[in-house]
Amino acid sequence: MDKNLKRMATMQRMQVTGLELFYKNGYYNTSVDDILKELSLSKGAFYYHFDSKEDFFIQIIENLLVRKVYSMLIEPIEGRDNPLELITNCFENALETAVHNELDFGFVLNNFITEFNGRNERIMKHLNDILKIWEVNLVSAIQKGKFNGHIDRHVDAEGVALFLMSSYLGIRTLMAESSPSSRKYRFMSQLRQYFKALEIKQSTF
Amino acid sequence: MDKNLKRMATMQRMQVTGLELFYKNGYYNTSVDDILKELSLSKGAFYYHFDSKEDFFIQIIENLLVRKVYSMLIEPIEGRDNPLELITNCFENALETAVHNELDFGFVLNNFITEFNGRNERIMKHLNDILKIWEVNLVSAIQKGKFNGHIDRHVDAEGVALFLMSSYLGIRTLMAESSPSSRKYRFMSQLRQYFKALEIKQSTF
DNA sequence: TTTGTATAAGACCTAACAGTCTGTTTTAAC
DNA sequence: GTTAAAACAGACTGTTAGGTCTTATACAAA
Repeated sequence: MDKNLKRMATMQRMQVTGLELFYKNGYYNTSVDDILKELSLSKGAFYYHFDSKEDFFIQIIENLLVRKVYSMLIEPIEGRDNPLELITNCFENALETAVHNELDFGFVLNNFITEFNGRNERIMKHLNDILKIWEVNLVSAIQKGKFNGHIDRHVDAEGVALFLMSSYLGIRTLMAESSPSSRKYRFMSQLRQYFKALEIKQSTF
Repeated sequence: MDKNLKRMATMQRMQVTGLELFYKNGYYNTSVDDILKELSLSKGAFYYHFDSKEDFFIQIIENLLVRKVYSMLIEPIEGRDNPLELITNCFENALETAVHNELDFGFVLNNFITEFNGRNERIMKHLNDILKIWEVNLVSAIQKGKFNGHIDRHVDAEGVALFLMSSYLGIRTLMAESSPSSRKYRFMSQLRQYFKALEIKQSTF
């Protein structure tokens, strides 16, 4: 068991810095040696623990990405309160970490999806699973809001979820490009505008 | 002059298939040889016309990308009509070409920005220029709409432009991933919802 | 202390890629 | 038809990358 612990620890170390570098330079633009150099480890160590670079990456998705997306983008919107408020706060927080150049896993997702789309089906399958989970949870949050009287009942929950995911992925691309802080602010204002159109009123369809 | 024409023609051929492959497989994942093989041309031909792969790519941006973005995303929103309608139609058309798997240059932009962000400043500069042009034109269209009474005067034009760009880049990522047609439909519905919140009324702020 | 296994080191292999260089063909001018 | 420059062919180089293989060390059990 002690052995197993040590094994897990080094694998974890590799995965964490692996994700960092993959995020910073892209998957195809990051070599296994780059990661090993960062950790002062050797090829032998790497291929002792992992079958291939691709396998390594998939384990990163399963062990790090999935959980982080859960804690940053899914758990915060679970609850009985007004989902529009929950989502607003959730995005606010996620984008705030993004402003400070920390790993924001919504963006990591966007990066990787763009990189692997149409190029690596196996990896895309795993990334799509994460997106799907996010989507499902957004939809159910919105439906809950319709049921609880926070959201107009004519609203298309799937549509709203899609729109939210779209705008989030997009703003992260644009925030990475320049003036993240002011863009975050502007984005959040517009998100609130959009949410107004979803609140209960007669004219909404 | 005749010579110059032939020169331009082969350069054009190279650029067109270059863009296609760069779009499909990514820049770093497409070799110069891949492009040449597609055209049955040789290294000699390539490096006779271009200084380097990077140079080649920048010429593609300037000659193909910029113009296409103009014709697809900018010119359609120039005019005296209601900008919200113009933008709706513009997005509708752009996303429709996207559904049919043609090159949609808004998405190309998103792909490349993601690929080069923080990795190649020189190329990013050129891509950012295109984004900036798009943004500026969106902003001025919206301001025109405020002036002409189509849009509430309290609306933040820069914010709306940013939100539109975000959502567009994002939906293109998601459309590339799966069920583009239905996603396009859902997205456009929500866009119209959002636009409702921007139309003239007292409660809007 | 010995022994066996888990963990790691690093030399090595092969493929791919950006870019160079020398030589050949095509083309236009005279 | 000769000539010179433009346009292209393709072998070659230096480097980098993913992955393999043999060997060395750490460490627990006996």
